Amino acid sequence: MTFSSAEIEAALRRVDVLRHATAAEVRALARLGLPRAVEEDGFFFFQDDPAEQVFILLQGRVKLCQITPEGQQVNLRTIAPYQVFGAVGAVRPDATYPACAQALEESVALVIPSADFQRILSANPALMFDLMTMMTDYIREMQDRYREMVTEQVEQRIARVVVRLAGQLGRRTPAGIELIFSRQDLAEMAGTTLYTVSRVLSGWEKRGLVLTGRERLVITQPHALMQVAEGSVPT
Amino acid sequence: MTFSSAEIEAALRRVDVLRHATAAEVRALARLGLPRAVEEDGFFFFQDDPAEQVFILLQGRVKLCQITPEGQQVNLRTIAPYQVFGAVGAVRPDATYPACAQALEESVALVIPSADFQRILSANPALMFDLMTMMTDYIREMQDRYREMVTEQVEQRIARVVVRLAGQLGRRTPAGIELIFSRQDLAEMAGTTLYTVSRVLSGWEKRGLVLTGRERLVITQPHALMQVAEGSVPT
DNA sequence: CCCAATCTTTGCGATGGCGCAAAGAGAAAT
DNA sequence: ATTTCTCTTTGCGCCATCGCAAAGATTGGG
Repeated sequence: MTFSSAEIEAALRRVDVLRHATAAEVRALARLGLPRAVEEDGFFFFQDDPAEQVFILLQGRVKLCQITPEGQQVNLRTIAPYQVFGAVGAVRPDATYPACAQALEESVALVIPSADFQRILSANPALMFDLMTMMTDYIREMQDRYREMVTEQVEQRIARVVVRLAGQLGRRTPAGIELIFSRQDLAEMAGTTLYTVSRVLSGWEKRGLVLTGRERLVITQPHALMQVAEGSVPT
Repeated sequence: MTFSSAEIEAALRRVDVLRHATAAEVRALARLGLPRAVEEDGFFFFQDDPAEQVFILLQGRVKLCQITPEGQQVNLRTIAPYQVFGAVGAVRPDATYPACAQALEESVALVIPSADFQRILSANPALMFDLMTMMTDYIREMQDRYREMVTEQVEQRIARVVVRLAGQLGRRTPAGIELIFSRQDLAEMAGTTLYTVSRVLSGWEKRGLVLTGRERLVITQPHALMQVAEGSVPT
């Protein structure tokens, strides 16, 4: 799939971080950016690469993850269309990416040179505040997830992951909210193993909270699942 | 202890986030800020309070922590003198603090109204970049700690906490690097229990890596401890 | 100087979650 | 339609860590 400059501009207007960007700034970004397509499991960038570009997802789903020296993978965040990622380069020219960005499905992102993005930022304080708002939101999310990891049991953590994903990426269907993720993906997000995720989902299915399938999960009782996420349901 | 305005200005010059602040800006901040002293275990602010002020620690040690509904405490970060905390208010006027700030010992912080801080920020893009740098550094640290929490065993996590603290707050003594923290404090930072911390420290003491005491830890073999933190030592 | 309060240590039993292994199920390719 | 590949399920044994309980150590106050 290719994108015309009109389509790119339209997409940029849906980006939260650019809420206060002027028409001229949006046009400039659209002109400076280059769409890049990446197939499933491909990477936009790797951890510790020099952060020379800022990315705005136009299409698809991308996960930000870290890989430990032992090869274990930890998911930090899932990016949906119209979200900015890899923005660290816009802040410090010499920075490296703290995580890698891997496509969960065929995806397209607008790639903007960090220096250009930084120049546009510098000229408009409102944009910088928007970017800082994004950062503080993310800090808050990371802190919450850290606390959850420390204090909560696996079932609750998996429930939180599922509820969070449902809000961001869920597709409404007659049967409920559908999510397309493998057990492995969910495990990496909840900080557990695919075995445990499988067991927990089986339990939920028996209790009628969800329907499961290969790389698929349909939440039929969202409210009940949220109670599990909040810990108000004895396991 | 009280602070003269000359002392406050001198302190502000040592603040990383204000590296690019002009003399006039430093003076303005010193004038707008009010030092507030808090005794041990007292709070500068609580989680979910409206973030009406930005804090700069002048003296002491402060922990940022979250408290779960069940009363369990999780430490997110320890603040050393000349560090900014509670800065979220400067970004969004309507924000609330995502954590509480509790003094680990008698501490003094300069308290600056968020709106004033924000006004000074807006006028100087270089300052905003410094603040964003602080945020991206913190995001990186949180991500690392999250990954460690997910993938590493307790002993390794405790070692990381101790090594990190040694760098930030350690005092050099003839015997080694001294840290003043209770087992409970360390447990909250490593995401474990005081019992486990106690057992691990005893083990290290037997191996000659550290000396322990009541609310005290002296690292006699920093290099060996760093190896434990890196996982290169079989437990 | 002693007592009370606080912090630390350690034995012991309990258990939540891990991870192998092998079988089952679904999707895609030939 | 059959094969092949990938993803999922589940039984089973294991063990790292938890958390109580009780004793020991250290500090500060009166």
